[in-house]
Formats: sequence, structure tokens, C-alpha cells
Amino acid sequence: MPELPEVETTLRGIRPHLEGRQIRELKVRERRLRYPIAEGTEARLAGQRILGLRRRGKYLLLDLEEGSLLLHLGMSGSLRILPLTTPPGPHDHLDLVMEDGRCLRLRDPRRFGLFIWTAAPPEHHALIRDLGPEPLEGGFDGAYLHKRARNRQVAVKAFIMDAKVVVGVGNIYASESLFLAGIHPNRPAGQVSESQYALLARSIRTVLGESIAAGGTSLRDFVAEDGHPGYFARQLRVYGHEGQPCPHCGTDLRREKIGQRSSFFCPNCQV
DNA sequence: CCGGACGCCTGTCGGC
DNA sequence: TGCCGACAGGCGTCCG
Repeated sequence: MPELPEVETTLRGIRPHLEGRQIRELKVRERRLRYPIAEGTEARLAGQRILGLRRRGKYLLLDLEEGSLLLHLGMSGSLRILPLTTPPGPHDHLDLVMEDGRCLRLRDPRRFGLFIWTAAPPEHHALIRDLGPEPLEGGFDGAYLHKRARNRQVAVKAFIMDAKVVVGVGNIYASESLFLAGIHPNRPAGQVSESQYALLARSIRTVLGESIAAGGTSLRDFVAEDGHPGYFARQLRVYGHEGQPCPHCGTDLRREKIGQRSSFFCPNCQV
């Protein structure tokens, strides 16, 4: 489900309810996420204050007085702020209960998400350590992408979805940004010019920024912290639009599998 | 190192 | 109506 804009939307929604506040307890109903929630996590969290919340790629990082929490929403996860009295529904796997009686509730039907407490700074964690640059911050531009793509044969779409190259670009926004940049998703990454990568880097920032402004994309599961959906789905230019006319030239949009993932593009505009 | 395939899960949808 | 396969927003791991 969530790519960078959905995680950013979630972060902005939950932050005011959690930052600076004290955790009363962690209630786990289902430990079996992508990695099982470690025994003893409850004891680690009880009574701790949440000092700050951050996003790194598609990960949410909660800095505590001792250690940090590392959360990922996988394909189908969402986080909501609810009164503890709200009965949990199916797949509501855990509640982080705050002193004010409200809780951060994780719902994740497919259980590809994760919830890990780590003693060390989270950027030292193996899942975070090797991540590439943030696309909305400095250090991400055409020169960087061009350099990383040298001698790479992999399709440019798979290349920009590689979190070691750049974080946060998932299957929706990869198709969308390649369309904006006029680059065919199947082009070998090493055969894209630096000026085209400059355009692609700009397109990635444009698309992610637009989606954050719309509160993310809700195709099925995604809801923000208060339960409302994101509205970027109606602004998608190609994703899910197989057989519909290209917004630029009118040619029928195509869908093709690239690296086992559906990819949407205009066979006329994208070369 | 690189590229590609697979598996982890549940839910939904379309075709027959 | 029921069944079955395909597919879904991610990503770590394994194999050649």
C-alpha cells in the first residue's frame, strides 16, 4: 500500500498526537508481522516518552527516551489514532496506548508490516543503514542517478524502485514519474542520459509532492490517521489506466510486467 | 556485484 | 452460486 506520500501523510497525522507524550502500554493482539514482534517489547515501551517522530523512506521512526521504534506499513498497513474504547476490528494487530487514553492502532491485513524496538539509533539498524537518499531532499538529482546507473542493465523502473538507489518510490509513483519524464519503464538504467535523469529526478519530486498535497493515494486500504482516504488516485496519469487514452497524445496506455510488477506507460510518449 | 525469481499473507475481483 | 486463478501500494532472501 503505502509509498512515501502515504507514509508522510500518516506521519503528519499522528505526530501531533504522539510527540512529547508518554506511552502507557503496548497491547499486542498478533505478533506475527513480517518479523515477529519481539517478546519483551511491551516492557520496553511502558512508561516511555516519545521524543520525536521521523520518516526515513517508507519507514516511520519514533525516538524514545530509550531506543527507538521502527515501523513499516508493508503493502496493506495503516495507522490510526483512536480512543482506546473503540473496539479493535479484524487485523488490528496492536495498540500503542498513550497516557491520555487514546491509542495508535496498527491495522495490517497482509502482515507485511513491521514493528521493531531497537536500542541503537535507528539509522544504524540493518534495515535503515543502506537506504539511498530522500528524493525530496538535497543530494538527489540527475547527476546522482546517472552515476548510480552506470553499467546497470536493469530496467529503469526497477532501478528507481530500488531503495538503495532512492527511497520511497514504489510501484505507483515509479510509473507516474517515468510517464512525466517521457522515459520508457523498460529502458536499461545505464542507457538513460544524465539530462533525462535530471528530468526524471524532477518528475519524481513533482509526483511525490503532488500526492503528499492530496493526502496520498487510496486504492483500497490506505487511510490517514483519522480514517479519511487520500485523494491522489483521481490525479493519477497512467497507473491503473490500461487501455485508456494517454493524457498527452491519446494513444492507448499499456500495462506490462517489469520485474514482476505491473507497469503502466504510453508506448508513444515514453521512449 | 548483479539481475531475476520467490515467498511472505489476506482480500477482492473477474471469468467460467 | 461457487470455485479458481490472477492480482494487489513492499521487500528481504536466495540462486545462478
